[in-house]
Amino acid sequence: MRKELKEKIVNLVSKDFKEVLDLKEKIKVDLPKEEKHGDISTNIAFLLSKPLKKKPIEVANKIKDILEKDKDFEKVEVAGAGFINIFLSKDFYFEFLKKAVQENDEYGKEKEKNKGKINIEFVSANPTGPLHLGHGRGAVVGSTLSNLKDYAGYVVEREFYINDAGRQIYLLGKSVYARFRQIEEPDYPFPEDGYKGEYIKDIAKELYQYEREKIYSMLDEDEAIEFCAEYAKNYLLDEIKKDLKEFGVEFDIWFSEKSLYEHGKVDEAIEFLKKKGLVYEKEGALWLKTTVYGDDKDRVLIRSDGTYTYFAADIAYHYDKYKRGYDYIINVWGADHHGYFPRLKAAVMAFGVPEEWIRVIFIQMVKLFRNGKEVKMSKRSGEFITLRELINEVGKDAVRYMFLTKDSNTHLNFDIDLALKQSNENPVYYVQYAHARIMSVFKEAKQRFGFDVEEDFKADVSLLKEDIERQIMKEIAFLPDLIKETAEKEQPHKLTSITHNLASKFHNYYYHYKFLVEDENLMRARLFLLKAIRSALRTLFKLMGITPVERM
RNA sequence: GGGCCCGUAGCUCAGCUGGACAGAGCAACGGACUUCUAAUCCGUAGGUCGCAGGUUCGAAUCCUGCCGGGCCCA
Repeated sequence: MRKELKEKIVNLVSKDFKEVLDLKEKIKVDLPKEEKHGDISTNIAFLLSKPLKKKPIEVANKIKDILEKDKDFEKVEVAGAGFINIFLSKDFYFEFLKKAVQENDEYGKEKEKNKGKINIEFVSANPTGPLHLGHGRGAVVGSTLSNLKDYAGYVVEREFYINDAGRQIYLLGKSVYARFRQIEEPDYPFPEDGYKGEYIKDIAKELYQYEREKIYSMLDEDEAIEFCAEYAKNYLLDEIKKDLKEFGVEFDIWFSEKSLYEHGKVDEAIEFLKKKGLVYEKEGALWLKTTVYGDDKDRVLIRSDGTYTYFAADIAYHYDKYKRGYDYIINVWGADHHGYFPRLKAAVMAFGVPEEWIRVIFIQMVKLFRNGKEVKMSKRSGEFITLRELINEVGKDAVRYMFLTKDSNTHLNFDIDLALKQSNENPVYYVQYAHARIMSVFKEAKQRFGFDVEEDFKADVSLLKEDIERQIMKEIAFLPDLIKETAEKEQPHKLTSITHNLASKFHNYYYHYKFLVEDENLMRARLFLLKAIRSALRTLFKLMGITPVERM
């Protein structure tokens, strides 16, 4: 909507000052923080002052006269060194309230999916253990970003890449097999670099219960290990899927690394690159010329012993994505993988797509603190807090919200004591309480007056004359705009402050004014506004994957 | 040695495609429940935006250098 307002302003001003047309790119329409600075403000006078060779404030006054004639602009003021502050009319806002009430938890969502088709890959945890907090953060950021893009009009496919091939899985099998054997032979050696977590023993016990004979009858130990690996992998993948579902995270595609080998996709991708003349042999290995596309050095695809590198599989994986025809793809990765990006980007560019086709959002580390001390997490040592444990203690909503409050680019210190003990202090309750309070008012309206808010009813919004009411209307009117901006900038963490802001305005309103008043027209108007607030909150909650609770 | 990220109030962090006195939550202090839920509201206090230069009418925001913390690669 800001875009529309900017167009309007530029058009009006250009009638007298055609110079604005050259400055269009730089002109901004902002939402000022302070109420007295108007509903919207623009820097247009600062920009025009140069070509017109006049002081910003002089230009601003001329523009004020122009804009004031329009009926959508109730009042125009010049402030500071040359800011132009515009107050919008109430009718202008009313349309948005109606829309909010109608659209409920999808207020402002783009119905036409014409922004293109994109793929967002996230979590992609190795199926060698339960999800930990780092995965949780990636899951929240990835799923919320997907929701945002979907809201903004993209067709979004959410994808999980399963690393079900290679050394890690073999090690998993070896670990489980050792635990299995230890049930009868406590001295059976456990692999030095094996997975030490308790869950490995659980899996071994299950195998012992159901598959004991089968495993013992295998003559070749490697065969038994492979069997254990396959079993453990499926077991853990199921756990991961369950955890994610409980965490409000769904995927459209579960892509198996192993399937790439099984269907010859790795060779296919290498063949494709070979035809482009980007592959060569050196020292018995096969290399890809990633340096052509900005990488530090060329990378090995097939080692001299004939085995594929992980990189080769990843290229095949992205070649597959490339062929699926996305407008662009986003990978959500742990920040420790950032060194890997240049080579993958180079490989992808070798397919013939522009650099912007692949984007990566790096999630910085989650550091866990307990009793004021950092808990070092290591999957191998088995010492870590799982995502499931945290969800069980704190609740899905609180965890999602907490992970979302921080920019994924910054390190996140997670104080486990605080999260577990003082869950009441969690900011998520603040926003949920706002929703619960609205529901409570609606219930009371029905009990006291038999007034069913859920049915359509007439309301005269012009009766809403309080300052806070105006602020809320404005907030609601600009919300879809704000959400879409957040989607474009790919900064899901901003949703929490947007939500907090709206909730804060509501709580303020609630405390200072009564909704169920004697004047029925005023009551209707206020309930209508409340219904619009509820829609706005629900819309935000849905994007963040948080439950709109009815009572607290 | 090279690269990426971070350095804003006591703590955890927003703000950073330059703009109006730098914001929030928690913690601290003082007030507000006979009312639609006080998990709320109102107020007070707290900051050389790591340091130093530069660009600009204007820099927490852009550029350069340095310092400190984390991660990756060699």
